[in-house]
Amino acid sequence: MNKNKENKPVTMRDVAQEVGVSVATVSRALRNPEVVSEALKSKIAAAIESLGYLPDPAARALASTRSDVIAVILPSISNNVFAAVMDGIYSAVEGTRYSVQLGYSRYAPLSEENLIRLFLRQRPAGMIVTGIDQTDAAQALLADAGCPVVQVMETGPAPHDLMIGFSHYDAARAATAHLIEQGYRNPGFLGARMDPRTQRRLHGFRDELRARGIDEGRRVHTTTRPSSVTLGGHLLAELLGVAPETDAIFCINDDIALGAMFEAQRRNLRIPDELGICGFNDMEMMGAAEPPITSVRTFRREMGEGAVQLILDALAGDVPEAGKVVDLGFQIMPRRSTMRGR
Amino acid sequence: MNKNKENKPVTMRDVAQEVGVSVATVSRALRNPEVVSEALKSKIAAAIESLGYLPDPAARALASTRSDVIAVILPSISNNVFAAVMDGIYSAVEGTRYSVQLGYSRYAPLSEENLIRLFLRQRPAGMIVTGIDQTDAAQALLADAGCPVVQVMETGPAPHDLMIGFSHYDAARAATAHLIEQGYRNPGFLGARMDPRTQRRLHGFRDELRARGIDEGRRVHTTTRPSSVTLGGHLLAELLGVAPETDAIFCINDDIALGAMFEAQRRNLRIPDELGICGFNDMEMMGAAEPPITSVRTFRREMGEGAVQLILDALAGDVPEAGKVVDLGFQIMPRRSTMRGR
DNA sequence: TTGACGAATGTAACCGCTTACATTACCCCT
DNA sequence: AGGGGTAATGTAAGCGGTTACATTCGTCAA
Repeated sequence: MNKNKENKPVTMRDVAQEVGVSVATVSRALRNPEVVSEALKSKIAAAIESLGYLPDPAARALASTRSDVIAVILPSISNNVFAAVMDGIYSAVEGTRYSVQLGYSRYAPLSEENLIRLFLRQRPAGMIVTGIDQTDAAQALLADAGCPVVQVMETGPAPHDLMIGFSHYDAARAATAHLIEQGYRNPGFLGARMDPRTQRRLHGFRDELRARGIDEGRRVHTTTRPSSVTLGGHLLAELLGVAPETDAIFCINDDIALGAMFEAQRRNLRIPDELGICGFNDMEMMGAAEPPITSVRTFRREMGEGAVQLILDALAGDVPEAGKVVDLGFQIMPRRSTMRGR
Repeated sequence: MNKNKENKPVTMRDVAQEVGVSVATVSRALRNPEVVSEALKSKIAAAIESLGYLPDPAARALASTRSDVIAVILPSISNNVFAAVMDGIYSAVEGTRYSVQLGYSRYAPLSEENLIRLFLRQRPAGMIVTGIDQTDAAQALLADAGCPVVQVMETGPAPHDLMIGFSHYDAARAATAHLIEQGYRNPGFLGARMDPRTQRRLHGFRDELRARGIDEGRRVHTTTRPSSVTLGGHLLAELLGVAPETDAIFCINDDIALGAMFEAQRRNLRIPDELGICGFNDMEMMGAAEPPITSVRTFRREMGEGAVQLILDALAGDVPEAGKVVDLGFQIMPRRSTMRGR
């Protein structure tokens, strides 16, 4: 029953009439309960319940020049990594009065900028953007967004406002170190998409090799094509073509790693003895594969939840904790695919 | 430059003043271009451009009692299947004046009902819901939603309004038939989650066996747990425990199939000779696996795109095509994992 | 010439809610 | 008893658009 006789939605006025008070009082009962008497509050609550009143978000946003939406901009939908972040975001928002407005930039900074501009028109309660590689114009927009802004998926020295993520560079170095410590002497790199985040991982890979005095040779193989399991197989095949000495691969993500593993099996390469494989993100399948595949665990769901929490805190917070950076870290998950022993 | 001197957003009034016309004219230039003179239209467009005006969606929604959002309710984020549908939805919406409002029901009909109620408050331009298993209350809500409603992921005899999908029952029967035609005599069924859609697939599996005079024995193994690759392995292990005669499995989705494949490899079962494996949905990895895994291809992206298109058409359409059902069908993708030959 | 008419634009009410400010009703003090 | 507070509620002005209706103006037929 959220329509009245004329089949029009129940408005706040209907509730006010039912109780015999002014709309202002009903509005206050909802937004500022502490200034309304207990007696009225319970009558109003009862009327809301019996009439099935639900506030009109547009009217609320217009009148208060502030909407209850948290705007989220991610690069991609189909990428599981972001799905997990979304999952965290949604579950953190659930039960609060906020809702999520989602936009996809398709990895295009310009389209991200437009989305930011568009979303800002809604005067969102908060904003979550991916990474730190916004255009200058986008940076400027975020700078006076008028709401808490969280950058997710990375950590860095100069957050706009809030930030939660981990260091792709450090994670890649750690993974590379793991390979080397397992005795692999000629590790290669398989990269796809190669957006700024992936670039930082490549950077970490290279620096770690350099630090250990290992020449990367021709073993860094990347493409700008979007990643897929199939692509992982192709990349490995190509890499082995130009650099047959490769004895291990650090893959930019788990799809690539899985595809590379299948390709290795097709070639009857023994994993981990002849080829070590390490993925990135540690999706659920990595531990279930045969052999189980080493990966770098990242806390994607937690990133989403944490981002929302940062916004909620900033919104509630008497002390706005601007400039806060949360480093969720990462965790190398060593599995059979790199367990060569020495 | 979408803020004026006082750092307030540029409103329609600013545009009107710039051009020297009333706000009404600006509004009409945007909503009803055909009633405004060419001269004014171009001056208004220029002013909008130079001022960087962007309409306030809340004000628009409030005044027109109609918002430009298409509300979408899906059961889950993390499930790749729905990510693909979303992908289609977003890409079809891109470039139109509509935006997407997304909600997740977590497979809970009650929470779906609440979402529908909530979203309807926004007077959406259209609504996309998953499947046909809404609660009675939800059905009632949809019945007078006041906007086009599309049910996706299924086909069925009695759509609410619009519908686009395929028959899970038919697809499962076809997959089962494929297994039998490949010479498997004791096919089993591995199911997870077991929501209504999955139930219909199980139904198809059973009916096909019955039609062929094959006893299912104890080879139907299901759980309500959410599916995962790991679970696929467990399910196969359990199934083989109670029904060692199983020579093929029809898996409720590709994750389960992949997990089962890994488990089979762990047990040194020869695929496809000793065990045939068929998945469902035909995600990208299936063709890349080693061996490649047979699956039932479904048109998920197309479902999302099609759903939006149906709404757009209904919105534009002078002739509302209510009751339209689009069957996108499915396609068996036979691969090595079931190629036993005779 | 004049009045009817249609096209183009303006006027103003309204969408449903928020909120600054005004009002009312007590309560407590002096 | 009268005055100053304070807490609770009402009044009304927006928020930024949309749209029914009014107005203006040029065109054209009688």
